[in-house]
Amino acid sequence: MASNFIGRFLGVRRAVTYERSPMPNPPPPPRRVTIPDVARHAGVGQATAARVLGGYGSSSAATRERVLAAAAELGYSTNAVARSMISGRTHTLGVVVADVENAYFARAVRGVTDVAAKAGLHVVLANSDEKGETEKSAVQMFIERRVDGLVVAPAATDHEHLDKAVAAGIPVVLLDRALSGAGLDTVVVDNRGAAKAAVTRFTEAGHTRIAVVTSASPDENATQLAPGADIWTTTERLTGYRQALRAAGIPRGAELIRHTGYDRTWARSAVLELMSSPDRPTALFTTDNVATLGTLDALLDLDAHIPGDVSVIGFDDAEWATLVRPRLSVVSQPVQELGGLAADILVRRINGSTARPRRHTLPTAYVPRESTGPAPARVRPLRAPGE
Amino acid sequence: MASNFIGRFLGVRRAVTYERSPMPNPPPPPRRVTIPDVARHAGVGQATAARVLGGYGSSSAATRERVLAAAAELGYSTNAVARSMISGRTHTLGVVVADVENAYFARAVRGVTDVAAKAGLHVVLANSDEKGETEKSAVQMFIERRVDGLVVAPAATDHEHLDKAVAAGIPVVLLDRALSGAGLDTVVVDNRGAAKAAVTRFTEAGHTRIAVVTSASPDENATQLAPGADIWTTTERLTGYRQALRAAGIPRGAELIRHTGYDRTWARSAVLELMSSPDRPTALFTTDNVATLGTLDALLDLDAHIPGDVSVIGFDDAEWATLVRPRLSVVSQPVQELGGLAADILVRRINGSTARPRRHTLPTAYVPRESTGPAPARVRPLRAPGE
DNA sequence: TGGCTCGTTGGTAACGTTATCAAGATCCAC
DNA sequence: GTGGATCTTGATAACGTTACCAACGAGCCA
Repeated sequence: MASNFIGRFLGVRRAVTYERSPMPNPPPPPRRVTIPDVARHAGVGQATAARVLGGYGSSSAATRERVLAAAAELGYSTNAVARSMISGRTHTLGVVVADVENAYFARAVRGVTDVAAKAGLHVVLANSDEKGETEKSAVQMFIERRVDGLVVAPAATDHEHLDKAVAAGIPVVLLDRALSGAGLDTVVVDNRGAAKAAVTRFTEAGHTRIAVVTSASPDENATQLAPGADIWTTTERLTGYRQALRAAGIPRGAELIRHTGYDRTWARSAVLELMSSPDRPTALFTTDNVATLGTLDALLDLDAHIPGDVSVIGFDDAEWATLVRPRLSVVSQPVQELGGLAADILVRRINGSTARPRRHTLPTAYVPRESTGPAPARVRPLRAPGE
Repeated sequence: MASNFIGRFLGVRRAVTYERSPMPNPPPPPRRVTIPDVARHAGVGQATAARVLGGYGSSSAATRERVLAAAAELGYSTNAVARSMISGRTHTLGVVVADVENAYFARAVRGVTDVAAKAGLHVVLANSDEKGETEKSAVQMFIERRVDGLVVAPAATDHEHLDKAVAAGIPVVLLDRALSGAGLDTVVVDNRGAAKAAVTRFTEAGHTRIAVVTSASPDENATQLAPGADIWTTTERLTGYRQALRAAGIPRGAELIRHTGYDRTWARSAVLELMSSPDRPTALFTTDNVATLGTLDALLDLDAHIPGDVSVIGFDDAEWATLVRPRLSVVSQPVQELGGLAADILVRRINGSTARPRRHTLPTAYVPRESTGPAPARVRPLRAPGE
């Protein structure tokens, strides 16, 4: 029991699992050229060759040339693993996002890699699929691999695993989502303010039935609607939504919130259900990519007229937002910059910065396009989809 | 001169560059718990502790428990770098794509990571931005880091750098694009056949002015139109296009091909120019994501009626293809499977497979939607965009 | 010319694992 | 009760770098 727990804690069981390959015949690893080989071939001492090849210490021009020639002749290539072992630096950043396939995270990852590459760092990618357990095991792996820094868009609601990383001397930056009490550098946008501003456009246009469609952490047992989202970003955006309603004097009972799973079709179902009500909403605010996609699926299925029947504002500007008709009004956020800043903070910490961890909030912008309009005088019932 | 060249060849100059950090004060690396520490604390020999922690060899239950308890107490965590050094395996795959931000590559990367994760492999990501030089330096880095395998969507037209990887014992799989004479495993779709099939829809519908919009390798000097694309995929799709034209008896002189750069706005300009001609095309085939986006931008700007004025077929099904009106007809390809298969092949090779490298061709499917129709009887001139 | 500094050089000890091997303990069948 | 096989155990040698240090020669100033 105890040993089982401990074993898992240490990652030992997993190590066993993947350390032993299932196939019987590991191919003979080709003997690689090492520094001693080069040194011998160049007729110099090992340490001298190492200095030339490693680009440190001093060496005469003549020696340098001899060593480099020998290296080229033998086809020498640095072994970064050995170098990492002694230097303690792997020149690697670990990145954990929910899903690279999601355009939001793809852009963020791009931002991270760009800045990282400039600093000579590589990026290892892990997808958590919004599952806390997956994230934790990924972080544990990254610790074992001694990455120099970690960018995490947390799906887990606690931060024990991240604390472990910090304790191991690995700086951690939270991306897109904050984690209360974690004391970590965090790069986010003002989700609450942005959501409030967006929803306020609705209230100002006379809308009173305003719904929010949001993706949440998937729950294993959930079939259609996942339970309350603990993801900070979602919570913040919902808070902004509530603030906007309150400011407009819309009663608390009129809140219309749909938590859907991390799947476009779930959001579609939720909106279909939402719009079938006699006093259906006349305005829809979607808090993420996936929710926006599913929402538009549903509205198109319903032949809803936008913004005649419903106004729509999406969070995050997508590449297709100007391709749909009407063009989608959105809250745009500097996603790539978010990732870039995260990487930048890491680089600074790796280089020794001990500045107090803080939250960096990047600005968002409401981009009005054509999917928003005044509340309709009369709410037209929408026909159920053919299916 | 010579030493300069050699130095770069060996990656030594770069190593120097990023090995020395620009900041003055590297923070004191926290002393980490190692196997000898655990062994001492548990009162067993070092080798014994190593066996328990590493999950190999044999050990009694009592010993195991003692060691694991000591490890947990001390907060021991495996050093994967040291393990890699002696085992020669890093349990890492290197992936080079043009740009993760591109939905196509994002999906492919997802496919790779999923399969890799299942095999206990991590994925290091590099973007080439379609630049051969960037790709080469990334590959060189991956060799130095001793990745266990390499997935490359080649932008470079030669394969010297990839040969070097293979010579170093690193299996390489080409993704999305083939490279003639490289003798490498390759995972692609039947680009030629798919393009031919798509364009044939046009010819069968009576179209004779059929244009192709394609993204190409960016050229440093190019401002608007980049020169001939050497990317295999593009070439193949163009060949398919030509075959379809020939089969329909459309004269060779009627070919309408626009190579645009790797940027949505370039494709837009190209299409704007294309459509301003008096005998403008009545059908447009776009060979990739970016080209499709820019093409639709242009057509929307022109207020072109699809498919009344122009029919459109795009290569690769995008998440928004059913959101635009009319819904976009596309050639869909199993992108994630492409990546997954690439990773799968690597896993097999890492486990010792010495099967002859071959090309794996995955099927595509033409998905008819609403953006295609019969050739218009009369070609209506399109109004120039307001701007 | 003596003494001193500085650039260059090479031997050797890390780094933290896994691999090898010999020795002792245990167990079983005969 | 004994021979042989099997299980445990720990000392020690890898792996391929970089770090450290002592030794050597050249150059310079007094």
